[in-house]
Amino acid sequence: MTVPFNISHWLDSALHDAAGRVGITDSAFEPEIRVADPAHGDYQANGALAYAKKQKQNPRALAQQLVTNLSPDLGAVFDISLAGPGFVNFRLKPDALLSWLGAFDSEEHLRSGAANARTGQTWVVDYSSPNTAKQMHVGHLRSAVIGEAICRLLAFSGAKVIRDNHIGDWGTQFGKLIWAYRRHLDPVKFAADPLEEFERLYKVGNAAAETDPTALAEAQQELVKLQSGDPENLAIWKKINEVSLAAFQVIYDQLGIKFDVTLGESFYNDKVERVYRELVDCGLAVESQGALVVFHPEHPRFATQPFIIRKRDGAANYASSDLATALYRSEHFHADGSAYVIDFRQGDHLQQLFLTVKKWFERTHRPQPRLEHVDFGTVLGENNKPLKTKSGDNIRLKDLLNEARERAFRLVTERSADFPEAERRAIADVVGVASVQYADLSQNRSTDYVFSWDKMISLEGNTAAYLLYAVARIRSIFRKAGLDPSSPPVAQATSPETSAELGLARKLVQFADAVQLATAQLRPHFLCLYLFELAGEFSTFYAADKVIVDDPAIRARRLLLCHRTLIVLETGLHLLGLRTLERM
RNA sequence: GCGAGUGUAGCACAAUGGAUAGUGUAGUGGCCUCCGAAGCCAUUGAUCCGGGUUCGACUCCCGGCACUCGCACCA
Repeated sequence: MTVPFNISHWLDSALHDAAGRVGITDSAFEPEIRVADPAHGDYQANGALAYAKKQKQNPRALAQQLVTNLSPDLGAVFDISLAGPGFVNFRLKPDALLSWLGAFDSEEHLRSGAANARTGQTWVVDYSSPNTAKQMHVGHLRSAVIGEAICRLLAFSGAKVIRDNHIGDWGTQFGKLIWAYRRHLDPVKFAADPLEEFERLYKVGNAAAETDPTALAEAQQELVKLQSGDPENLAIWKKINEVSLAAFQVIYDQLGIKFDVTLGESFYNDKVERVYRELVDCGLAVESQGALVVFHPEHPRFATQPFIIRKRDGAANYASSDLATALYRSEHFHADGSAYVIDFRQGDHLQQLFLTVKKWFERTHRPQPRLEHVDFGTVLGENNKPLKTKSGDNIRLKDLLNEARERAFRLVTERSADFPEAERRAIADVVGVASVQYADLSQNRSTDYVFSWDKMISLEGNTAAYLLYAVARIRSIFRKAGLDPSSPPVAQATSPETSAELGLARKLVQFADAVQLATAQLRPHFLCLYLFELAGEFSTFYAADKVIVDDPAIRARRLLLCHRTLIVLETGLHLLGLRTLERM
């Protein structure tokens, strides 16, 4: 008996075949394969209901016909039953579960089932994208964490992924910053923490420009000098960016992020003229109140709400550079698509951008890229307002991660006092950062969420620690039994029997569905939910059935379950961007 | 004003139009002589309001209410 990796896909085509045999040839029939409530089965096909309705047939009779016309090999794999008005339920037989578990024994094999619509395509993922001269703060967390998970999911399903950090390294703020740098630099502070000093200077420059017209004029002069290539100002600007990127990298290292390219606004500085020209030439851009703008007459709002692509003073803005970026990705990377992992508040801007690119590329006969706004909500404090420090400042990402690691260290020390301190530190670094990542990834990105130290680091419930703990327990079993988890002795394994074994085996088989759902919608929380449920099934199994027993067949089949749980959990956690542990 | 998003137990979150709306936390009651109790088992508790479509609605449509956000040159 062979059971394919992706059982939903298999059932989908089997139902289509059966439909063909009963004379349904139109595309209106859709099997609607779903992972089922365990009370009903492992998978269900709901499609008979909708189709029978359309054709004014009896749904239950149609479902029965489909079942009788299913390929006979399905009968060897599933217990198939009809229920209610026409649900078809499929429950995997224990032998089929064993066959699946036997076949898919490595991350590489798990990957084989992850193909989807984006397989083989090139995708640019635009994420993190902080402004230089400022520290990253909590507002930058989601883009970085979600963006990285999305990159990994896309790569896992066979897409070529280009990770692009579209930093804000050019703009009017540099006039004020350079102004302040020339007059108020504190060399001692600069030596201690250069980025911190730049951030202070930025505030000094801003405040001066607001209150002192002379300072404002001088700052504008500094900006003009920078833009016209003044060597001194260019050197200062370069220094600012170097310092900033070095500080960002410290954060990225902790989050497991490594960009392929860092192409910020300055990179597109000399590429916007062409955009203006093309957009004017193809009749999209018009002058309005002195600025160059794009209207979309067919759109209820954007008919009158302009997309400003060049300011009245002739300077570029983020719309200009975003347009130049879209062109560059198309021409240079030959990207089939771009995913913009950006705050939901920029929804209007991105809609206007996408509409403009669509028309622009249409009129210039370029291939149409798929542009997706992977939006996300705000991180709120417990007062349901955007998360801030007590003094009202943004919480720095650096401080947030340090705090997470500190809290994790206290907990590790409490639970595993006998571990050497260096190991407790190393464990806490993984647990602390993973907790932050998982807290973010485990909920639907589209909504705001409330940040709570206690819930995140409590290490109980649906947290990273629960998942890491399951991994550590499995590794511990192998360690105690003196076995190598990379080559478990499972040749004699028999089919799962106890309810805990069956529950765990069934959950393992559903990995393909979880990855598929998360990747199709670019929503990592579907994978988190699955991994949490898998870890739950494992914990139930662990409490109910002892693995290291004398009976060789029972022992082998339980080791098989442990090993497969281990590879699925680790593969899934790594897909989310988290690190895993031997023990904790 | 126009537009977008969100309203699910005390709190925080799930639910790709499907079957009895799931989970965590907090509460209550159990489980360590037994591979790690950061765990397991049991239990209390919810779809903003009013219509509609559907065999079936948290989900789709219409009308309210509440909150958040965006709307001419900051990104």
